[in-house]
Amino acid sequence: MSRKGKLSAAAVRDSAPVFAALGDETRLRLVARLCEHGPQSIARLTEGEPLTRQAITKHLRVLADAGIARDLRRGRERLWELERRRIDEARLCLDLVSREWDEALARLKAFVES
Amino acid sequence: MSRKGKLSAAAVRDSAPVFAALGDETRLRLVARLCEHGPQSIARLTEGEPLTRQAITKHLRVLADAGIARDLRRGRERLWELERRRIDEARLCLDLVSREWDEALARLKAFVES
DNA sequence: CCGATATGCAACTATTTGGTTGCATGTCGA
DNA sequence: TCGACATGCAACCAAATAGTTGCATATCGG
Repeated sequence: MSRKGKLSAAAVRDSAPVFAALGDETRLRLVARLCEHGPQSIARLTEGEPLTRQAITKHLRVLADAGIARDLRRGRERLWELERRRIDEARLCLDLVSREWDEALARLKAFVES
Repeated sequence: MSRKGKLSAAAVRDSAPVFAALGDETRLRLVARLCEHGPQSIARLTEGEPLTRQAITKHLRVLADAGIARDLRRGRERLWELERRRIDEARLCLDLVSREWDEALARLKAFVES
C-alpha cells in the first residue's frame, strides 16, 4: 500500500482480514492489553476476562492469522506480543479513505458550483 | 477517544464495531468506491460486484449501523455516502496502539538492560 | 519424583453472517 | 397512464464464529 496511491484492490484484500480480526471487542481488548503491558502469557491475558482460557487462545490464534500478533514459547508458557507492521498498514488504509473522501467532496462541490 | 489518553475501555467498545464493519472485503471495497467517486446509488454500487443488489443493500446497512456510512433518499433512488467521524476515531485508535506498543517495548528494553 | 502450573487438542453447540429468491411498492418519463 | 427502473421486505439456507467442556501433555520447583 503506497503512501500517495489510490486504494488498490490489493490494499483492500490485505487490510480486510486485519480489520476483521480487530472487529471483536475481546480481541481489541487483548490488543490494548498487549500494547500497554508488553508481551504476556495466555494465562495472564485470561485474567480478568469473563472467558475461558481456551476462548482466549482461539482469539489469539485469530490475531496471529491476521498477522497482528505472534507468539514465542518460553519454557512451559507461550508469550504473545504485537506485530506492528500489519497494524500500520491498516492505519494507512484508513488515512487513505479519509483523504480521498475529502477530495471527492471537494470535486463534488466544485462540480455543483460550476 | 482522547488524543493523548490511553486506550480506554470506552475506546475499545466504540471502535470494535467499526473495525468489524470494515473487516469484510466486499464492504471495504464499497468504502473504497464511495470515497473515490463520491455518493452513489445502490444500483450503481452493485455494478461490477459479483453479488445481488440485496446483498449489497445488507452490506450498506452494516456500514450504516457502524456509523461509517449514511443514506439520503433522492427521488426513487437512495444515495449512500461516507461518514468520516467514526472512521477517524478508528484511525486514532490504531495510532494509539502503535504508539503505546513502541513505548512498552522501550520500557521492556530499559528493564532488561538494568 | 511429585504436585502444581501452563498449555494443547478435539468434539460439540448456539448464534451470527453472508448470501439467495420471490414478490411488493414507489417513482420517473414519454 | 403505463412501462421501466430503483428499491424494500421477508423467508430461507449454508457456513463461519464464539464459546464451552473434558482430557492429554509438558515443564517448573522443591
